[in-house]
Amino acid sequence: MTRNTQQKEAIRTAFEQANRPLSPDEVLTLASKKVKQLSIATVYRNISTLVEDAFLLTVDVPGEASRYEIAGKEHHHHFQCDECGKIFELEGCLVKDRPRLPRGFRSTRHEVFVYGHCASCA
Amino acid sequence: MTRNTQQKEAIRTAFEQANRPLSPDEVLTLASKKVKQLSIATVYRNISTLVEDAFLLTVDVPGEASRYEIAGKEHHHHFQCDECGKIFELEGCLVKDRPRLPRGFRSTRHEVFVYGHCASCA
DNA sequence: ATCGTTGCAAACTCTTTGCAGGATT
DNA sequence: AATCCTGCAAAGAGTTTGCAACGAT
Repeated sequence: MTRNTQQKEAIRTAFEQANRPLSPDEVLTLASKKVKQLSIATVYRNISTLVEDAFLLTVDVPGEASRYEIAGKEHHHHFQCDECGKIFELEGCLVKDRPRLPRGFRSTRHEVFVYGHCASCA
Repeated sequence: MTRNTQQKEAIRTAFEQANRPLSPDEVLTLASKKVKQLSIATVYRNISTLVEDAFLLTVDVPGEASRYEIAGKEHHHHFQCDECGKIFELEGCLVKDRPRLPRGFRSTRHEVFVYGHCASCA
């Protein structure tokens, strides 16, 4: 039986209000405003639970800590700001229809990361 | 003054023969065949040097250890096999001409990762 | 012989886990 | 009251660094 703790509530709210993929560290910072003694271990544990519950989805990022975003969205890709490091969701798919692969290779999915400057860091 | 040690030679050769991006761990395995007491610390140190020397380029991979590939190639993307985890280089660019970004965002570059099965694991 | 490089082990960082106390139902 | 969850601290995994010995020049 899963319980509704202040910590879990604060973590879920952080994702709903941020509207972008968050790292565990970002979650700690944001959710600590509501539950000030929140520990990083609790953040990790709750993120795992929320992924299992399919409330969150893992976003693996090149060379960085994984981010997590609210699940259920359409196929999309991500943008990382070179300045602030924040990750944002992009709408739509950026890949050409038919990726050319070496013979014998079969593709099942793809990920695209766009880098540059976000609106706040422009 | 940089010296030509057996270790560095074995590491450089590993990249030349592998013909795909390698992780430090893969480098250790491959280069150990020639210099059997090779240590992982030496692999990391030599990779850093080779990146500084612009012989290697870092390939940041989503959710995995960075790989390194021989520098100087044309713009391309990467493929990771879901079975064996190896990373391969793909030719050409897979992204549509004009990525649609939120207002105020400016993009400078992109990375694409294709996943599936390689020829050996098909 | 000099001094850059190596291997080992310790240090770090990020993430996970054990445990006893605390909070939710 | 029962037991799930939390905070703390220790344990892991991957990468980096200090240091004395080694080896390329």
